[in-house]
Amino acid sequence: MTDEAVFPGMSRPRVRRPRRTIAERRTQAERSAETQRKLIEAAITVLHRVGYGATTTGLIADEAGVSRGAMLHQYPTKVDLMLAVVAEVYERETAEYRRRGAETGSTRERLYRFPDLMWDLLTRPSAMAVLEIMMGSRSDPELAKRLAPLQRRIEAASRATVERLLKEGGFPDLPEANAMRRLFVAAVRGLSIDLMLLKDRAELDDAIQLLKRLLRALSEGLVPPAEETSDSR
Amino acid sequence: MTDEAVFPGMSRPRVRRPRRTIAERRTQAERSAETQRKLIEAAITVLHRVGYGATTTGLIADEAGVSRGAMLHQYPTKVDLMLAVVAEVYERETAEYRRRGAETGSTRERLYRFPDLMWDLLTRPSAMAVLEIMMGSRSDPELAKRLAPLQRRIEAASRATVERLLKEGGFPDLPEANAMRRLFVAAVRGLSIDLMLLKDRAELDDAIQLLKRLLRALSEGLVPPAEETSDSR
DNA sequence: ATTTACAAGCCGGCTATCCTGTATGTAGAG
DNA sequence: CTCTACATACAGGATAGCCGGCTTGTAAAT
Repeated sequence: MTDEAVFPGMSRPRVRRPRRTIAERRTQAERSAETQRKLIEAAITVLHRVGYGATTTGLIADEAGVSRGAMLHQYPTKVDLMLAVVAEVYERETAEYRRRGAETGSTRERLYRFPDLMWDLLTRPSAMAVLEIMMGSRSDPELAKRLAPLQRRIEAASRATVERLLKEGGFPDLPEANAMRRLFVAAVRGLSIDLMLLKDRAELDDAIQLLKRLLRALSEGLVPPAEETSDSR
Repeated sequence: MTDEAVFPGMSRPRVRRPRRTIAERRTQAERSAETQRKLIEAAITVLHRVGYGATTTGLIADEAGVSRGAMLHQYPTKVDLMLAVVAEVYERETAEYRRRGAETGSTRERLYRFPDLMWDLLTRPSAMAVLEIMMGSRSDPELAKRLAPLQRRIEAASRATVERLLKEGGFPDLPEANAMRRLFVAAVRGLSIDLMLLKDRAELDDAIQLLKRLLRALSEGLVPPAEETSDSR
């Protein structure tokens, strides 16, 4: 009987356990990546399901099938995990935009597919998760502070993509290009919120179709400019 | 931890008791109404500022300058208060719609003012508060259950208003009337979220102007129907 | 190549804090 | 005097982050 029994943890002589050789050995980097991947996926799922406020670290860990300890090792705080989610989703969406944007057809055709593309991307749980995080940043100063630069980068990238799309296509350099982008993203986002709340996709698809028609008419110069400034607000 | 400068009102100073004025005697109905009014107003403010998840009964009571006991007396549970907020906002918005909808001009002119009207209404803290409550209902079964009927009534009223507006105006009975309503409400809601997050109103006003132009073009038949069903998704 | 020292991943209990709703007491209206 | 509006203390429950200890990977020393 050593002193260890009486004063646990007092003097630990660094006991080495015989290591068991398991068939499948993974490198530490692999293990970390796997855990992180599972956690980010779970975070997206939970954020989409219950919203930011009700998203607890415990829920995420359970959803991921990962112990709380493991999670806390990879992401010391909740904010760290949330930022990782935003960064990861941004990566994925950027890749998808590139892939499908440069896919086929003329610039005009690609422009016309824009609403569909956005609809596809923004209705995904990952997009809703990011929206939830942004809304949630209102109540968490730390999250807001660290999210801001990321948010700016995403916004700038989005703007650049649309401007390039329009410029390359030789469209009449719409001075309203930016307003258009904002409006269309807002519309699709609003519809995706409806989708999340109402779960009735059919009716919303009609709205997307209408949005496509509006985009086409706008890019073809069929929409006359504003008239008098009749008290815009 | 909390940054009071950036997020005012986040850390509440715990003690705030209203002065009792003896001189002025009010009836009990008046006292109740006053307390309820203050609480609903405070709830809207807090919901708008920090979102549903971070909205606690304590924050609301402090914001209202009312003791927690008084609040619990008027609204026994948080859900009760949330529902009162939704009902109250619905009342107000309905009144405003009626007032300004039936204001002046032809049906066409009133239709053209529709985006401005929605923009005015939906950017208010009260509208964001209701949105927050609806989003929050995902994580609170009790709230969801009791909110559902109210939600249906609001949706039906909104639909009826637009349909009446179009019908009275003798517009070509657009089969897309409902899609249009959905799309426009979604667009304005998306923009109002942007406004809440970015706080840059100018750029968003451009988007609203564009939305008005699109509505006008659509109602004047300048927007051609969809062409081939080129893989709508 | 084996051993050995250490770092990285991981586990689950613990605590301080906060939040909601209840219980109980007090003042004012009717 | 009775009931309503209000105030305060408290209980029960949940959550975020911490910590001691254990397991597995990695690489330097032998």
